[in-house]
Amino acid sequence: MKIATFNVNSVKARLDNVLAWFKEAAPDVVCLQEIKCETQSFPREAFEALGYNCAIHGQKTYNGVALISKHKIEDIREGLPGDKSDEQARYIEGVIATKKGAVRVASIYAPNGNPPETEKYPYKLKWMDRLIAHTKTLLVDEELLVLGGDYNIIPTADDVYDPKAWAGDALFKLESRQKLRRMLNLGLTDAFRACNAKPHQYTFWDYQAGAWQKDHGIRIDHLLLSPQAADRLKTCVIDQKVRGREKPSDHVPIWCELKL
DNA sequence: ATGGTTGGAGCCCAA
Repeated sequence: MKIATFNVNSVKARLDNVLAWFKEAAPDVVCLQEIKCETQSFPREAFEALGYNCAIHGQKTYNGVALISKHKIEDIREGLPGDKSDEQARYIEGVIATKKGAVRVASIYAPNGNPPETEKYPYKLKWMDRLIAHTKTLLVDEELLVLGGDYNIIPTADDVYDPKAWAGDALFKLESRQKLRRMLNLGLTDAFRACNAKPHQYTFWDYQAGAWQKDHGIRIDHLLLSPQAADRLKTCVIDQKVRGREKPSDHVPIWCELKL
């Protein structure tokens, strides 16, 4: 089973680009982030025409996540538990049911947190605490679990082109990296790092200042696997070529293959 | 190089 995560930076502005990638990559399941539309205006028919089912958690203007799957999506839950006053659409999970077995998959769009001296940074850290708490409850069930998404956290200095330039950024500050380490310390596996030792492999390049051309990237899109899923992990690949196409997202897809 | 670009809204915000 091929499971991907892709921050598309507006599904409507990116539709042709995203559909072209779906056709060539033929993923079983895709976690989308930053769809930037309300649930009812998601271009569901375009994905259904390719044989996919859609579970969508959107909002006006910002954020928005979705699960797109060739297989049936069951037990869909929208929104991250732990704060009923939080109206930002950043989390959806569901169980992908197949004849060979089931996988619970979440699409995660963690807060950016910049500028760090504003209320955005504590919101990021508290949101990660809620994700950690929710992940603990999921792990109790010992399912095949894939937490895919834009975590907006650079794990280590090997995952950024210039660690010094990013030292004060919310994506690389110590407290942020500690939150991701706490996720991993629950027993999750970073699928990309489990399969690829080579440093400086990125999933995001800014639109500004020729970042793509200079390979000034960061690795912030991750597939985190429960022990049961990690035992089935065959490979994990970043589709970097997508960033060089017409009207690209500033993120590229990353996918893993699990043997079911 | 304290710059630069993109998308969605609506005469700036978030990334």
